[in-house]
Amino acid sequence: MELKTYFPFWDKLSISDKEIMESFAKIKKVKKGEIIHNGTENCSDLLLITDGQLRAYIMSEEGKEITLYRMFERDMCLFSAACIVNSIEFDIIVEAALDSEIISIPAEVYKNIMEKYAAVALYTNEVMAAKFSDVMWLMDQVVNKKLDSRLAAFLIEESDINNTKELKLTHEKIARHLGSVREVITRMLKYFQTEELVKLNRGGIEIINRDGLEKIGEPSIR
Amino acid sequence: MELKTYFPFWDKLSISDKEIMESFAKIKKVKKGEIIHNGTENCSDLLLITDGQLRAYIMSEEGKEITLYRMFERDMCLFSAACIVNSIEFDIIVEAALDSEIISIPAEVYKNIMEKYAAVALYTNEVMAAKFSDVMWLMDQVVNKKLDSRLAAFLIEESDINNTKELKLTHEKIARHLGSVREVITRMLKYFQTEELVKLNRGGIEIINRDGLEKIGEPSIR
DNA sequence: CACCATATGTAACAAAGTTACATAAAAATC
DNA sequence: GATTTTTATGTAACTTTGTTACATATGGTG
Repeated sequence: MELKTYFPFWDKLSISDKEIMESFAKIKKVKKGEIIHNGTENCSDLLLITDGQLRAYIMSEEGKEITLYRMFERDMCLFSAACIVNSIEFDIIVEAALDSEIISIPAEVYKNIMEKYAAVALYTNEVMAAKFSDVMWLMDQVVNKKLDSRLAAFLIEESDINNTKELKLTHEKIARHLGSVREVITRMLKYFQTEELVKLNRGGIEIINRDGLEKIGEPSIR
Repeated sequence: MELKTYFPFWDKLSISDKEIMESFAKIKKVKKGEIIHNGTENCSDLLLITDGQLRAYIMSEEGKEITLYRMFERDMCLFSAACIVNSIEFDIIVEAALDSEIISIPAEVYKNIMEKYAAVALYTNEVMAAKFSDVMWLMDQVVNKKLDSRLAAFLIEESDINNTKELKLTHEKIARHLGSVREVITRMLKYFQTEELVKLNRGGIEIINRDGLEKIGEPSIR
């Protein structure tokens, strides 16, 4: 388990602190769909993603979701261990978007190290700021963009991530990503189909005209 | 200028670092409406609010705004000096919501200290996490709440902050806070008026039935 | 093949944003 | 003080998105 490849501050730790980190770090395998952290739980571990993909999202009282950001290989999942930083008072849910492999480190262990080394606190800072950045991007999208452009952008993103034009996604799942509802996504995808941008199948969407989607997804000023 | 009352880590700094901070810290007075930091600028100073109120918001290409959070006495404005933390790639605008007095410290000075002391990095962490928390609350509001309840909650908040039932706010300003548009706010306030929750005057809103607004603003499950 | 869970389709209506003006009150200017 | 200008508010028609309430379709399983 190569912790040093995940932690840029690794070289600054003392031998004993390295040993502590290594002794507490555990490799876990999680199945697609598994909930890794549920906001209401007090505090879980700090996670390093070695393979797969995690999705962080929030859920309303009525069960409506919106994806905040996704985490891929080499990323650090900070808010599964929100207790590392106080003054956080919101519930983020983290699930495995694919079968994934992660390294988990008890929050307390990481916290102790962080309180000892400025470099570790600074790195934690950077990770948090990056997530903040993602959420701010989302805020701009939600407040200022129309749903058709968000949907088009999402389809393209999904296509790029999985390197395929045949997306295995239900309308329901897309709605959950975008903070919308199934009926609206169905309606909009139908429209995309009449425009020959996509072809719809049960449980899947085929991108036919990527350029057309990009035009909708990245409008200069509409 | 009592920096130590603003920085919980003050006692941990060396004498010389304290002197550096104090020598670079400057008191500034800013007028209501003044833009203190515009996202596009590279990096300004770190700010401590000694009196008044600052507002952080984002603006779309078309000029539509939404307030992210507000900062009051004793608060620290981190993102006016976003360069302190790398990996931030979004533009926050900070303006004085009231005539205010602030202490400004050059970002570079603070950054140097932060890189030296874990306690300073941790505190910066806490401040950022608190802002993140605010933005996450807003995200939930924007995605999951109806505008009438957000408007009602905003009127109450505003009333509490200024300790008056006579709010000096135009429909336009309210819309900018909530990320909506003037026409919609006008429409909704008119409705509130027919329900005898508020009384509308040019440039002002008088809260008549606070309990009624609270009922709209804090619905259990709608 | 029948049954069932999941996925999709659709229509009518409600909520919020957009466009495009009209009107009204205050402030500035003459 | 009357006139012009600026700022604030009012409103209607229309679009987009969300809600409610079903209907229909598809693929897997016994």
